[in-house]
Amino acid sequence: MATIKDVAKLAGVSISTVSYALNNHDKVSLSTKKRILEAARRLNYQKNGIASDLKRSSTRTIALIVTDLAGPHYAELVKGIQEVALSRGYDLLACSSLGGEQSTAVKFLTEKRVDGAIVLAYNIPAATLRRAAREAYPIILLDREIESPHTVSIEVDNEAGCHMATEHLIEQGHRRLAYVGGNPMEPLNEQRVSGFKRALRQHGLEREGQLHQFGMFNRDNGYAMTKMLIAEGNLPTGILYYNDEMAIGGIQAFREYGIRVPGDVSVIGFDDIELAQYVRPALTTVMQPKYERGALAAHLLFQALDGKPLEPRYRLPTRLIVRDSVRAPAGHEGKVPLRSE
Amino acid sequence: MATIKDVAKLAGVSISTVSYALNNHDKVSLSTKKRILEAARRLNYQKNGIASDLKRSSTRTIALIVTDLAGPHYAELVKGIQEVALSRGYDLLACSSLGGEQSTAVKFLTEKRVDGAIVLAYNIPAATLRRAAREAYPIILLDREIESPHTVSIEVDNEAGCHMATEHLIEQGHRRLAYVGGNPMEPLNEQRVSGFKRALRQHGLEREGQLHQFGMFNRDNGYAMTKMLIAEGNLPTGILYYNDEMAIGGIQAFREYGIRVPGDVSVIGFDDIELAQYVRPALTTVMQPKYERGALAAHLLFQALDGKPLEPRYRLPTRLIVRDSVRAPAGHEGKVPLRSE
DNA sequence: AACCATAATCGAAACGTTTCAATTTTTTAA
DNA sequence: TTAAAAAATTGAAACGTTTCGATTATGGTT
Repeated sequence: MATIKDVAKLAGVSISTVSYALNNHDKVSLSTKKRILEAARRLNYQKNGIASDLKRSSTRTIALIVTDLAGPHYAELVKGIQEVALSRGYDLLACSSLGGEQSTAVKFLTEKRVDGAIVLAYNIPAATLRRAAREAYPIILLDREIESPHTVSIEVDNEAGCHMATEHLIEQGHRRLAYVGGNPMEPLNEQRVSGFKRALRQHGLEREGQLHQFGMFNRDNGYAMTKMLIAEGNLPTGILYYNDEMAIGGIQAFREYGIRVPGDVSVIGFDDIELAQYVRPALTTVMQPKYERGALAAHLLFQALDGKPLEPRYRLPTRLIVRDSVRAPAGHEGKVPLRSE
Repeated sequence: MATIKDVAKLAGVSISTVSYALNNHDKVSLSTKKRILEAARRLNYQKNGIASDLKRSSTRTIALIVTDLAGPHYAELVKGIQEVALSRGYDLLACSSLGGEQSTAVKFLTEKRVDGAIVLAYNIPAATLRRAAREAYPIILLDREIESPHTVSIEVDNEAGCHMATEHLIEQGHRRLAYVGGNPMEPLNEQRVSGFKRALRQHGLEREGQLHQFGMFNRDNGYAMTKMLIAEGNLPTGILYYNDEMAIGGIQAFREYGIRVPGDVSVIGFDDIELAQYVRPALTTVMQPKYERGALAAHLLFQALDGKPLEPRYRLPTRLIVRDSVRAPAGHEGKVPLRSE
């Protein structure tokens, strides 16, 4: 591969002049610039970006780190990040943390291959993130919080979202409620449970609420846990799932048992993924502001890169999206007035 | 940030020894290695990956280039690529060609920031790809073909897929058929049309086939074009759409006009995206082997990197997935024997 | 004690750029 | 003409690694 040296030789000029010419510094005369460009073209010269980055000690690139590139990655979120990055003239790379400490993500986090990162992955240890985050290397964390001066967290108001969803069920007349989630140690899960519980408490329904927390947060586990719920008998009339994926898995399980949603049991999800509106019945769910989340993340990253001081924590509101998976339980037609205690 | 130099100084040892120690060459004695590791830990040393890549002149990284990171990104395809890359100890990066010649994608393609690339993007000019592809920098193209010695194309058998889909409609008794696609100049579109036309020809139905090709290949345009089709009157009974997205847009349009699918008109898509099975009616479609495509792409990329000679072109088979969006037209109940001419 | 083989360490060049400061060339002004 | 100013060009250092070949230290054999 031709290097800048070869171009210099062919154009009969020094290396530095070639560099200036290629980078459009106006120091170099028009005639030599033309000569250099022609030489570069003839040699099919392409600059080595790595060498360039090394010298400049900046990559003008940020990374979006996700657990799995093949996973669901909220198109709207990416769009928000993408647009902000583009407008700042930065490049955006996506990579995954699959593989743990050997993963591409960790490599990029620690080896200064990018100028900053937005992280949406739970499987990267806090210690790794703390070690990677530096003054000149800010990290924006989505749905996650760690103790570190160079890190900013953006969270959605999970507690309030689940509280709102639960109240919606109660308002429709549901009294026997359940929350179905995954591993109870996950902070996100905890927050969601807590919103659920607070609503129950406020309406004097603690004793009627069931909590089912176990395993992963995906469709398969939603399906499996719902089957267990059915097998146990004593089915609640309203269920709040940790997220849409689990809810969709749950609906599938109900269908297989001939239990009608929302006729026999009402279901609410969380996230408002694209599928939620296509699934039958269309899923009532708690919406996260996806685009805004991405845009905010990217915006904050650049603020940090500019050396501006930031809050350590931002919280975004949620909204209830009412579709067709919730209905008043049998014998409870019509809205029931809320009664706080 | 601490560099290898600082570590060397603290450990009281030369730079080269530090490098050897950190890279686990067995040249260095256990005691000094321990001393060096301890010094590195104390300084919170992290190697500069860019400098390392520059010296090694290899990145052990490949890129997946897509038109839009926020676009639909066939999870299964990515999974195939990811698994093969991981098994070879390579890193995988995803970036987009949004922004044309200034895009991250083009930068990565031309500036040797990765060792090779898999490209699933139509908006990168063939000239750019040809210029970027070199002996030591292979490029695998998905759904696209260009004339170049260092480039390999993987295509799905679009022609056969559409032929099969069209025959399925004919077999069910449909006689008045239409193809709805986008910009007729796109090679993919051409291939699909051609399969459609061949089936019509074989069954003596050329004259009953309509072709509607215009605009983009997304849901919105599927919706818009279907509305035009309806407005024109003379509705066909069976429609083959360029892809699932357009078909889903089309079904939406039919619904708004009270035209039943598949009662009044049958619809087939192409791709078998995840949504296809969730949409109502569930979409009959032509499936592409997604995971296999990704795995093959990555596999071929590594073959090329190993210097093995490759076919310039691979073609993958498709399969018809029968769901609920096709039914025999009114007055044509029961299967109609195919009759070739 | 002298020698040799092996192990451990080191110095320096290289990777391909960018950019500062110095030098050379050209232009302008007197 | 010549001096000064401006414009164009250049050499060299630097970015932070890796790695070759050379050097020094360590043991093992006679």
